[in-house]
Amino acid sequence: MAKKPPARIGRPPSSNAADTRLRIIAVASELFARKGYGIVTNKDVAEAAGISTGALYYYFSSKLEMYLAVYWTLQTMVDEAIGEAMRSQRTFDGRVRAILEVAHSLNAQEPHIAQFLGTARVDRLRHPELQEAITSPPGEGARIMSELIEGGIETGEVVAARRKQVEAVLQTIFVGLVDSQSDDLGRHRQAVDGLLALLDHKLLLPAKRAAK
Amino acid sequence: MAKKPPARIGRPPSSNAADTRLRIIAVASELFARKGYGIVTNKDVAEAAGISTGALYYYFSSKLEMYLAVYWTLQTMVDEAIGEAMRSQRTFDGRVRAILEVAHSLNAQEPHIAQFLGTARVDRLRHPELQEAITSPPGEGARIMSELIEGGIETGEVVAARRKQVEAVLQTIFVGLVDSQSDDLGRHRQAVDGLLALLDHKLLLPAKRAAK
Amino acid sequence: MAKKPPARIGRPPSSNAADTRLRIIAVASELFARKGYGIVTNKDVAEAAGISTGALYYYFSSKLEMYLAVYWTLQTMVDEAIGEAMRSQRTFDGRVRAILEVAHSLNAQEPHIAQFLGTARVDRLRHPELQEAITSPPGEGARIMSELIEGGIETGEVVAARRKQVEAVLQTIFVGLVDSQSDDLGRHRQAVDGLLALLDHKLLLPAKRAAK
Amino acid sequence: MAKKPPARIGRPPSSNAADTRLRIIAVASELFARKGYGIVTNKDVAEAAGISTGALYYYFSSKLEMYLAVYWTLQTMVDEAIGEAMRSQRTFDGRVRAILEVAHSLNAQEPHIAQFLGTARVDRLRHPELQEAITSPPGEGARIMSELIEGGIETGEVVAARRKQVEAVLQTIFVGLVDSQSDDLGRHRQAVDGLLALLDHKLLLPAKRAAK
DNA sequence: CATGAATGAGTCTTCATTCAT
DNA sequence: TATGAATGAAGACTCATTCAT
Repeated sequence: MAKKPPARIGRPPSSNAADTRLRIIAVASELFARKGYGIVTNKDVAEAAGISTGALYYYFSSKLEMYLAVYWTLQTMVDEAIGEAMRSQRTFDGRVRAILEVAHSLNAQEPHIAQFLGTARVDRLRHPELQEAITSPPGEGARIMSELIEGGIETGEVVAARRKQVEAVLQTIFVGLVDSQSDDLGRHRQAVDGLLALLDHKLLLPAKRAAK
Repeated sequence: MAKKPPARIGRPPSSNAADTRLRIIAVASELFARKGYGIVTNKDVAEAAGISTGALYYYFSSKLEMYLAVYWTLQTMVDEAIGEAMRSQRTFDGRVRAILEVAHSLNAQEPHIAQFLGTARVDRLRHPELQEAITSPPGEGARIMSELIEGGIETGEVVAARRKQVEAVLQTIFVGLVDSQSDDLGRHRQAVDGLLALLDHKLLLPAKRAAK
Repeated sequence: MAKKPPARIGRPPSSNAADTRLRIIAVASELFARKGYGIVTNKDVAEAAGISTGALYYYFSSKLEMYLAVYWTLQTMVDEAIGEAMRSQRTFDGRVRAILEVAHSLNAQEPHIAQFLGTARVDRLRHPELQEAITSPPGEGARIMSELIEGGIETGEVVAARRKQVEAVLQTIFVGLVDSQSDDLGRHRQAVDGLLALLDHKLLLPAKRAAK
Repeated sequence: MAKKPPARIGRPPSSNAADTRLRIIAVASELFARKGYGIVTNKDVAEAAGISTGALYYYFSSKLEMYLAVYWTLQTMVDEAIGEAMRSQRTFDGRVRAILEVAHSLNAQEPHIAQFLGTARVDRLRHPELQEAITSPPGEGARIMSELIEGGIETGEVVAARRKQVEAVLQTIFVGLVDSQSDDLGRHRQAVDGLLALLDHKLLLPAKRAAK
């Protein structure tokens, strides 16, 4: 009596635990993105995943754990995409443009990712449990930001004295993009194009003459 | 360890409806700003205002009504402040700068106003009841935005063809400021200064030379 | 300084305590008749009477007391009307007819009286407090019923052995009239006429022939 | 004095949904019969059924749904019993007698059924929610009534011109029986026997002579 | 692995009642 | 006399969580 049948080579039968876990994360990410942590119920997630609420507890020890699993999954994806965008360029200007583009194309491909991360920032502020669980959520984000700015100082695009200003402006822009534009792809494109034009000094022109 | 003495029932001495109503709105605005509509309980508000939950219903017919009272109070303040900032200037550039400054000084004086309006946008998406109740908030905001942009077109600062881009960028910036910087006045100042510098083409410089 | 101005002769100014009390009883009787003790709130009564809820407590020490005041007022009116109807006749048959007629005309003049007494019977069963407070609610009713039946025995219309049956039938009919017909005067008339015809053996005839 | 041990959470051993649902309906029907919709609380029902209030919502989506489940269960039983009684007879007289008998034996077997349906009529008037939810209850009742009367016209027992009177009298009697006698089986029997005697012209006799 | 049946704490809301004015 | 401002207990309902099966 073999204790365990020797694991078959190749893909295991489709409805195993790992698949179910992924399915839960997938549906949960959309629900959390749309509604936020507090409003989505376990029942919502379970129904969308085609299982019972009880079964959720086989995969996650609590609603919080489920949320965290979604959070890290998406945050990692985004961090990787942005990191890659950064590494593809050498100048601050190029990097910012690349990040804006990658933000847009992520938004086009998986609209709920940006929405989720947008609401996650809010949910963290609202639910102390989340705040505690997601320590240094900037974690990776902060690393990327500092790499971007230090690089800009090296290339002379960022004046060291304005470092803090640049950081605050970038944060403002990235957060603003996610929060105000990620639910409409067309508007998101306009915003990205506008920001690129702003960097090129083409978005706004000097006034023709003083108004009366 | 004196537990707070169980407040006597009946009308408390020297109480005044108008005062109490204002007190409720004041504490509720802070709580809603920090926690959002769904998470703040009537009990939270009542305790912060020093009354019982039942008494809330003497002033507002439901939690929703209470929220709306807070919403319109703050929204009106902000609309007025921004409208005034706009009317103080004639150029697009001047107006944007004035709005950024007024945003900062509002934030300095009443930190939770911006926070509240930021979370209100999220809460509207999450709670259909709020969505239904708040129909005109684009109302005033949209009016201001369109006045700003049309003015910019008249002065030649905004190219008509880029109207949508400008609008999207402004939205991004204003939302980003509220959402990402309004909880820290210092960072908020950095962001505003950075944005002003950006408008002056002083925030970012051309790269000295291509990085390796 | 006269302690009390000597009571003026004649009707006192219209809005004094006694008037208010009567007004409360009047509006309360209609509300209780339509909705029942449990559903009518003090606020309902106060608003209908044009005063505040607090003021009710000047006239009645509790909702229960107010209800009882209404109850005894109406019950007395009805008992007197029925008693008079009884005394106007000597035979059982005549008395029953007279009672049916007086029931109908009361219903025509003051529709909510019957409704109130109908719901009062139900409310007594539902609210132990009422049950306790209204001891022997048959009180007068039982006296009338026994007088009616004993009279019937004397005149030979009621066989003593069927005394209980007669009593149960009369109860059934009076309660049924109040409960099932008092909200529609036309139907109430039909029921009264039908019952009178039944007493005359005119309502129902023998079957022409056995149905197939 | 053992306080009942705080029931453990989680699924209790040997529990069965169908059983629990029936148990809830059984205890709820008695409570509603005695106290009415507005006064019976979920807690009352839950305690009587030996579960928590939350568990009620596993079976019924609201208190109203629970009430309706009870209502239709009992109403169906009664309609079937009365329909059967009707079909067992051909004459109007026979049918009325059969219905009176079946009413009595139902009352003997399940005393709270009649009480429930009696209070249901009142509750419908008092709670608009019930009124809306229960549209067809006249439905079956009205069908039976009209079948009874049309049959009586065919057999010649009911004069067509008195149709409305007959209907009103029958309603009065049936409602009166339920409302005034169903809480005491002995009195109920007296009433039924009295009504049967009334149909036989045996209940009341002519007066021997005019009273003084 | 998964469901089904349950708990209990917590939410919004209502209402009789109270008491300073 | 009357109002206005408040309490607090209770009610319907929701939901994360638990556990027998």
